[in-house]
This record gives sequence, C-alpha cells and structure tokens, in this order.
Amino acid sequence: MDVPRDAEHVVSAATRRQRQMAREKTPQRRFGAQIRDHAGRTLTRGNMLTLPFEEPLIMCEPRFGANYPRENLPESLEQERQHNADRSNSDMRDVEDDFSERDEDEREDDQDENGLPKKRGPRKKKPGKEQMDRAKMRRQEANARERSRMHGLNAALESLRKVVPCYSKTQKLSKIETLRLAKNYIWALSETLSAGKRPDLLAFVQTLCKGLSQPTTNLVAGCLQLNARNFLTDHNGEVMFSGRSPYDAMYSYPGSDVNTPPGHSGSGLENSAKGFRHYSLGSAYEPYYENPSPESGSPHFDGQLSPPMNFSGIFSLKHDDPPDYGKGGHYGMRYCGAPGRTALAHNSMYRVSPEARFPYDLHVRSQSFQAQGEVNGSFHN
DNA sequence: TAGGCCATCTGGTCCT
DNA sequence: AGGACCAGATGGCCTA
Repeated sequence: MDVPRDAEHVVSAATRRQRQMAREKTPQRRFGAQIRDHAGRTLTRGNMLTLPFEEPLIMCEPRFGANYPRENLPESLEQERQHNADRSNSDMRDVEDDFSERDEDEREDDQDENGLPKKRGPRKKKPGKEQMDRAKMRRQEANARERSRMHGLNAALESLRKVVPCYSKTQKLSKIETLRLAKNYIWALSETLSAGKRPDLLAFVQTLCKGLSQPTTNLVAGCLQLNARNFLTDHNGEVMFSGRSPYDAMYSYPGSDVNTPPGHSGSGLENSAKGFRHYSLGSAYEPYYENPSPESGSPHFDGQLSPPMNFSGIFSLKHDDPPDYGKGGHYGMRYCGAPGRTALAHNSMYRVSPEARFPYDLHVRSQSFQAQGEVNGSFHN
C-alpha cells in the first residue's frame, strides 16, 4: 500500500491548529504528557484528538464510532470539503494516479500472451472528471468516517479509563495499559465476587498489576497510596511494609496465611495468583481457580455476571479529601462525578488504614445484585 | 537520538 | 453500492 508521502497535508486544519498549540504550550510531565487546550480540556500528548472526551458517549451502540455525533466534529464533511479547496491537491493527485494506473493495467490486459489484441466487449471508458471527483469525494467521506469512528473508539476508551482504578485526567494511561488494567480489574472483581469474602488487598493489587508496565504498576500503587516496592500485607490483610520488590511480592506470597489451606503455600510463578486462594477456597469455586491468572483466561460463572461491575470508589484511602486531579505526585482515588458516587467511596471495600480495614461487606452474587444495580445505576448515568 | 504513543490516511474485506 | 471495520504506513510529539 502506498501512503502518500504528503499525507500530512491531508491533516485537517483543526488538527494542524492543535498540533501548533501542542508545540506552543509546555506539556505537563508524562505518563502521557498531556496538555490542556484553550478550553481547558485535557489533551493527550502527541497528536491529539480533535474531539473533547466529554462528548456524549455511545458505548451502548455496537458501532459507536459510526454514531459519533459528527456535527461535533471540528471538521465535518462539509468543512472538510472546504478545506480540500484550500489545501494542496497532492491527495487528489493520488486518486488521479490511481485511475491512471488502472487505465494502464487495462491497456496491458488488452493483449494476450502473444501480444495480440484480445477480443473483448466495449472498452471501458476512461473515468471522466465527474467520476474522478466522485471518487475523491468518496475517499474524503471515508476518511471523515474513519476519523469519526476512531474518535468514538477513543471516547469509549476514555470512558473505560474512568471506570478502572487510577483514573487521572492529567496523567492518562495509554490505550494498551488501559485495556490491560481493565482486564485485570474485571478479573480481580470477579475473583472477589466468586470468593465471597473480603479480598486481600495485596492480592487485589497484584492482580491489577499483572502484565502492566512498571510505570503503570507504580501508578496503580500510587493510586492506592502504597509504595509499589514495599507493599505487603500481614496475616490479617493489613498493609505492612518490607523491602521486597513488587515482583517478589507478586510472585512469592509471603509466609503462611491463616486462610491458606495446606498445600497452597509456596512461592514462584505458580503461586502468582494464589493470593486469592488465601481468602477464597470454597470447594464449590475450586474449578474456578484452575485459571488462576487473568492471563490464562477469564473465569466463568454458572450464572450471569453483570458485566459492569463498577464498584466505584472501591479504593478509598482519604475519602474525606476532595479529588484533586493534577496536583502533587499522587493520583487521587477515583471519585465519580455523578451524585451518589462519593457516598460509595465511603463504603469502600479496600482501605488501608488499620482502624478501617475492609469495612465493606461484600455480598455474594444474589445478595449483592441489588446493590450492584444501584451502583451501576448511578454509575452509568 | 531511539523508542513509545498517537492521529490520520489508505486500501482491502466483510456485511447490509 | 455504500458503510463499517481492520491493519499497515506514516509522521508528529514527547520522554529517557
């Protein structure tokens, strides 16, 4: 496939403006150095979306990208057509070249292996200007649709960022890390539900961090206000500190646990997910742990598990503090903006403070569904 | 400067 | 036929 060398010229004027703004402004430190545009919206580093993330999301639509409100695009098709009138015609030349090549091929095909002219029907007409214009237009429209689709995809991804732990407007997770963390999050919550017991914080964090990059691991730990290098839990699940690396902690669970049944202690990779075993060993769920890692497949449930398990505010360490994104080195606990979400944080499942250790009573399945409905109801406002 | 991340363009494929 | 989806290519921006 030949991408036109000057494809950058095709970039919309709006995108060029944003790129210019990106050059003019001093970006904030990354983990995805974001900048804010003139409207105060947070933009990702590099090429930035030409759309605000706060636009209505259409995640429920199977093809949300297709339904992204195009009128909100800084460059609608109409605008793009206007831009096309101004910009260089390099991309247009490509279309024309395409036609030329095609015509050339047809001429070659007019001869058989002996070089004699083939007998054919009426020769195809060389595309006229009208057809070429139509092709150009179709290509431009397809480009606009593709942009819109990708914007919708990114909007959905942004909404996903908001429901996984460690959401920060100023330090966004990358796309791939967002997906990984979301997968781990779902896995960890599923494990917790399946276990029906108060989960072990360390195991939860370990599951969350599986497969994540070191910066993201640090970010998750930072969200939990834990030192990634030091967090451990004691026998009661309280956080204690040691000098072990997070990977030591991850792959070698410390010591024995009162909840650890015989034969389930150990170290090494095979024990990487046994943190969950420490608190969830009902025989009924035993087969479930045959896949003790999010990497080895998703857990299956006999019943239908409500997919959006949004335990908003599941992590709450300083629930009295208002969220303060973008300040300091900590990434505030995820608070949801919708009414009622803050209250959820007060019922958080995980707390590190010794006096408030795991106060949240996690009900299993049928017991919790009602609460889940409430949670999800407010969450998916 | 290399590498990561991202937006965009583009052509092919599949589906309606 | 047209739109959605996908993946490759490209180039910009940023950080280490």
